Amino acid sequence: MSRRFRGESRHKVDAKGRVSIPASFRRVLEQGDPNWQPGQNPELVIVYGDHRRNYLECFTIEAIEEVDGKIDALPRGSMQRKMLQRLFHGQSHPTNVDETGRLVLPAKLRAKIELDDEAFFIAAGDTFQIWNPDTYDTEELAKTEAWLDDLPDDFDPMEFLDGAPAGAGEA
Amino acid sequence: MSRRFRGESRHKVDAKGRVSIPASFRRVLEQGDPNWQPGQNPELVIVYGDHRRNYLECFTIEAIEEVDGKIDALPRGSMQRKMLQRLFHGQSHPTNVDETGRLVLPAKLRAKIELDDEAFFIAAGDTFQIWNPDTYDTEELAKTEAWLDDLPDDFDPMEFLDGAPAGAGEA
DNA sequence: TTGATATCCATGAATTCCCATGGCATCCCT
DNA sequence: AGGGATGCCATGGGAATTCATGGATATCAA
Repeated sequence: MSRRFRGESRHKVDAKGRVSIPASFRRVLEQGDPNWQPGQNPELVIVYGDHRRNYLECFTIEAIEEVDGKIDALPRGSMQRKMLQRLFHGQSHPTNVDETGRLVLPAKLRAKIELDDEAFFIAAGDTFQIWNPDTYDTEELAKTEAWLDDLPDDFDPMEFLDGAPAGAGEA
Repeated sequence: MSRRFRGESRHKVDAKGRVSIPASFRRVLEQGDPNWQPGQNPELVIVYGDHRRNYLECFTIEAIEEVDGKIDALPRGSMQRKMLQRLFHGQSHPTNVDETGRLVLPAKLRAKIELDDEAFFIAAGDTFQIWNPDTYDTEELAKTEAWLDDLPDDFDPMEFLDGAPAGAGEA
């Protein structure tokens, strides 16, 4: 089936840090957990990163294993490997979906991305992200709006698919 | 057979957001779903985009996979990739045709394009679009009519087929 | 023992499933 | 050519299930 997350939505975060995962995301987590079986709850890994990152990124087991594989391929002792290990092994939190389809975000993680009573979920390829809705709007959206302002009025992002030049604002 | 959508038509939207898909479009969706088999219901992805977009764009599985492939090819972290992911992974809704050949549009999507009791379907190459009939008439038709007005009276769009320059009205 | 993390049960709303009908074409038999 | 019979198409309604969410109680580690 679908090995890819799609969609976005907002969900309540209760006092204990519980949030419903969008139902369609659950299906993908199940598919992406090699040990999952009907009736069980899939596992996943939440990568929260360092202080610069203000959202949580959630990986299926398969996706994180792919990442691990790439890390293993890097030379031991290299800085790249060290950094990736810190991010994906250190600054991450393995967990699982609960009976009612919720994720429990420990206080530490909630504090990190300043999550209060609502969480914004958005798919991003083979992972999905969890944001504080306000942060997402002001930082992420605003940032790309500004970027888009440099492009022609009638520009359609779709054009990037065919390798349209980035115009301005490119790194 | 036909891998391309053709035609346009209007259909009722019921209280639950159900709309019949033009029968000919169903055939294309079936052909475009690698997992489809006779007697089953094809899957598809509805891309709704941000506030600027006032119609829904429906992709066959094949078409969306082609898009995904192009996104994967873009450098991680690039703005282009981020924008396309937001659009195609975030602002989209995976679903399938139901037993009776209908699509179920969640309230959220209906609200977004202000769909009430009727939907306008129009083919667009390897995707098709769903509009509020009024929006289509006033915004889309009017827009292209205006554009055509800038061209010589006797201009025949057919000329574009052979790469004719766009003449006036072009960005 | 207390703050935090797991279990278990509960409920309204949204969504899916299942069944039903009338309208049109088409096909076929006589 | 008449007249079903057949089958797909568009549409509707209600029941059954899933979702998102809340609360109460148990468990555990420090």
